[in-house]
Amino acid sequence: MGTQSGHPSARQRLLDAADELFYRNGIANTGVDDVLARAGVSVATLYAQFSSKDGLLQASLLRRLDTWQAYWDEAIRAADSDQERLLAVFDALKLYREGQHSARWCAFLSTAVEIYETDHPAVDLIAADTALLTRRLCSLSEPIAGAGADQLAAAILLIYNGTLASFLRGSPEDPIGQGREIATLAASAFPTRPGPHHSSQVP
Amino acid sequence: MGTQSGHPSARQRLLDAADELFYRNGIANTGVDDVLARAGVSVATLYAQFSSKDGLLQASLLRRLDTWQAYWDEAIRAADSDQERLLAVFDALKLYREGQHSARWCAFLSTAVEIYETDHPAVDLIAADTALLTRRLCSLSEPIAGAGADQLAAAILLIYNGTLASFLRGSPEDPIGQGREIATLAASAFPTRPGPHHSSQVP
DNA sequence: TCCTTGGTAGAACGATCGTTTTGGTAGAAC
DNA sequence: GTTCTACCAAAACGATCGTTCTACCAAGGA
Repeated sequence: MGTQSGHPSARQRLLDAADELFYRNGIANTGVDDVLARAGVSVATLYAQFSSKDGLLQASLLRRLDTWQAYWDEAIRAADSDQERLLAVFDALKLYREGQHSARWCAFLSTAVEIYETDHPAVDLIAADTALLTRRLCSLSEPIAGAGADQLAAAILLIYNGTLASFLRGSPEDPIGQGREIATLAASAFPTRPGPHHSSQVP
Repeated sequence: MGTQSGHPSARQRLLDAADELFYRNGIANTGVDDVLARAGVSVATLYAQFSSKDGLLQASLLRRLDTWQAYWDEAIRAADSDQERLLAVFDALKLYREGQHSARWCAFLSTAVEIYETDHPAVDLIAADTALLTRRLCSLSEPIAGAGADQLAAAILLIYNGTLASFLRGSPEDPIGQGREIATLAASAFPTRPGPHHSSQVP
């Protein structure tokens, strides 16, 4: 299974092309031929790797979820206080966008716009992204807000959603810096919980 | 020109149907036939009223912009302090959604997802919505934050975007109440500007 | 050498899309 | 009574969509 060849495999290029086109121009507006042209891959290869266009979308979202989680892991690890760990979600977003990853705003929310109340497998991945956010933010809020952790996590999630949507709107400027500032304000509104409770493990 | 007949005209029903389908299931995923079926209108009538599907979308967004502005006007009028007037954008959103207006999250941001870097006339309406928000929030922030009005307005806009995107994500719960609380916190972080400067006119 | 793997090019499929056209109907205006 | 307006039903248009199929090619391992 030597998939790490000199240049990216057809599968990788298909995922890259899907990443770039689906979440920038819309999924329904992106034809299979557009993906093929950008990836430089033939039709038969696409349907050999993925069973359908929806399968490609599903694989693309799955890869993005993994990648995003890894970035978030790293940002949490780099933080050096409870508050910094909670705010690390904004640092992770910054690093993610600085990477080569094409991201207009958010792949999952973008997909959620086009797929709604269907049995599409992508809805599970959107839910998984939201579950990851909720679970981690609650866990990271606990050392700060204690019993009010759920409330603080909800506030951070809304601000995080606002950062993403601000990229989509194009306003205000610097949504990450702006969001991080507001999140800092929200975190400081909760009573600081002192104590040696230092959960270093990533939730 | 007796358009105010007993039951809504075909044009109104087309706009209502477009409102309900475009921003819930996506524009590209909504066929013209779907709109026609829901409106109970024939194809010929649609193309007599609007030149194309894009024309219908344009008209729908224009109506939404007007309606939304009227709701916001009313909410600002009902507020009785500078801070309440700034936060009235959340009250307006609450009233708008409580009305019969179908709204999954935001028609303009939803359209922005599907239409990007094109010469589609809808992009101007999306920009108009953002311009309205920016202009008003800056104006309403001025009595509170003075020279820092632009900063406060940017924060409120990000939180407002977060409220909308939270509806799309389905989390956190009660995005309007949550957003309003965070916005209150952001407003109180600015030095209160006392003084008789009471601009009662809507910007 | 043979055969599998992973790929390409290109035509063709049925379905669906936005749009146009044809022909007809009910009611108000003059 | 005729004309005009607003509307409907249904067929048809070319284009594009996602998907499948046929045929061929190059490299690697046994």
